[in-house]
Amino acid sequence: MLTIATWNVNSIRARLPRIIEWLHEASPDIVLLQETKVINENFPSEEIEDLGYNIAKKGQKSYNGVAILSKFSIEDVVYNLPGDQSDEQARYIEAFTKNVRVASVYVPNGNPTLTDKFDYKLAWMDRLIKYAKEKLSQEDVLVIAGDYNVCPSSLDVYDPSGWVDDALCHPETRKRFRTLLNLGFTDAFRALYSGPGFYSFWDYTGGAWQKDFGLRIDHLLLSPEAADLLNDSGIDKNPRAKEKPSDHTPVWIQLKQICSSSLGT
DNA sequence: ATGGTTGTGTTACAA
Repeated sequence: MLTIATWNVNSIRARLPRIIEWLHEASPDIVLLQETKVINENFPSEEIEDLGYNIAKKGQKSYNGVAILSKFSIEDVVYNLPGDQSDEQARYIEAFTKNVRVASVYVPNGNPTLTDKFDYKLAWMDRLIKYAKEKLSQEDVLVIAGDYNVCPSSLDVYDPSGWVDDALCHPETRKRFRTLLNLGFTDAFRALYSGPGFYSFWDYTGGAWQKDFGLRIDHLLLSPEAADLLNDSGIDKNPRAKEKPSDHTPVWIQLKQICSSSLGT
């Protein structure tokens, strides 16, 4: 079984104790991180490598930043989302590891919706759609996971009417997420668990965690070849309950063994 | 209570 997790850590340096204890406890094979908020030379590589992980990272000062951790060798790294060479924000990294192609994505937040921030979000999602469609034709075991900053439906937010105008719940945002699903991607968690009350993010303000005022905005999207292998998925709420937590908590999947032979053994 | 919290990196901005 191969475990792949995604986690927006909101600064890898501020979160390092939480990350190290979680890697010990959960021992995921592959981890897709977002909001590392650090340039590559200041990334705490040694502490993570000491736990047995290889690292691919795309850093940026203060904002954004994505990374891939893997217990296996990391190959063929892609450091940008194709489609706009003028985009300098570190929101995408992709690599091949343990017979899986994985991408860590940090979709722009997009608030407030009446500004160019929202236009940038929609354009970024359009780029992701175009690229993801091309990748599907390669028929790989492909997992595109991260902080999508998309609450796919009213089931995924504690107060749908209160968030109706927010960039995370906006119809244009949801439309683009649906386009990804309609291309053939599977929202891994939703494939296994229906109904309300499953969240991956709780705002720091207003005691949102204690009241369970959450949103499900961190997702693992699977190509058909990856969906065939899906064994389980879950949201690990433990890290969110600890001291100095990220406002997001890890979401994970388990994939069945990838057989190189169709005969299997 | 016209607010609340966290992180970066200088005191404003992003989430």
